Amino acid sequence: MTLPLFDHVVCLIGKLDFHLQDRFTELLAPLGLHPRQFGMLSLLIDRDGLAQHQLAEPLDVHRTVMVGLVDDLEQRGLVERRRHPVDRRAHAVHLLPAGRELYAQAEAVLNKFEAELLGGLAPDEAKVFGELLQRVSTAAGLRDITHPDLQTTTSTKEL
Amino acid sequence: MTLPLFDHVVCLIGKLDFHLQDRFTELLAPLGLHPRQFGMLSLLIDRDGLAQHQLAEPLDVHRTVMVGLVDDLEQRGLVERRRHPVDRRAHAVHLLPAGRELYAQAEAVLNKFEAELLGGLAPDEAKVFGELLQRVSTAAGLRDITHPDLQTTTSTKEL
DNA sequence: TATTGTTATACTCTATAACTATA
DNA sequence: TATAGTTATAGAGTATAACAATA
Repeated sequence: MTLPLFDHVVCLIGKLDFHLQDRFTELLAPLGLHPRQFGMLSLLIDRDGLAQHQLAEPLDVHRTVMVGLVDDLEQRGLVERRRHPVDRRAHAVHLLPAGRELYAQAEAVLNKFEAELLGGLAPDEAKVFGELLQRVSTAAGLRDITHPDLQTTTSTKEL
Repeated sequence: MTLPLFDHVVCLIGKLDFHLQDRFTELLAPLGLHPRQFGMLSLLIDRDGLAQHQLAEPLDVHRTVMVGLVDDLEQRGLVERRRHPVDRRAHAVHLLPAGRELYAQAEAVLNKFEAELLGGLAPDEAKVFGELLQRVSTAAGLRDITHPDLQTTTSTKEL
């Protein structure tokens, strides 16, 4: 009794993602975080001091939007803008201790959410699911989802 | 070298869907269709004469938005509003021949797109991928993605 | 000449409320 | 009293252009 509409993987993913983002937004709200800000903190955890445009790109937001996202987190003492070591036009965004702490809380929330989501799958099925998603993402042209500065950079030029 | 951000299934699906919807929108544009209108035609192909609110729900749009979507397709001679057989408040939306024809074209475009997308997977992997997506969707509370009128209806009451 | 961050403006999209005709 | 469709209005979100500083 499945709707033919959802025989299409694209539609199925669309519907699922719509719901997931909705739910994720609700779960993050008590922490005062938007999903994009979670993504931002996550990027910084992995590589502190990225410039705003380096954060904007993987998050699929325009640089004009990034300004407000950073403003918000900075005013709350979660991140800090510092002088960029090699490009004086850019602002290096650095995590502050409160930011790391809040991220840990947010990630715990997300982990619990994902555990529920994948709870119906056997452990190896969940693993396969993740791997297939990765492979399809690559096939879709999502550049292997690697660091911006690991893609084209040769040395410290873009860092 | 994967970003930790995308170790999270929710983020991975979000990123993938963002790109997929973008691409799908581009592919449909030459046909003058928005993804939602494609979804609408798809629902009608399967069950002609649904009321506007029955189309709105599975497409995750508000009934005020549905008005414009139907208006557009009706003005182009793709669908038609008729009197609803059992509820005089409602409008039954019916496909016209041109609508069926355009849908066939759109579905061909989507099929090609999906073939490319899943081209890197072996046939059985693609099948598993679809099944896992379905199961996760169900776990996420997406009500098995069945027809609105097959969920709670007992007879012709809501038809 | 191009790019980073910033601001302001315009545009799109969506959510809300209100109305009518029905149920 | 509640619901289907419609409309109008307001709010959120986004895109565009322009600017100063720097590459």
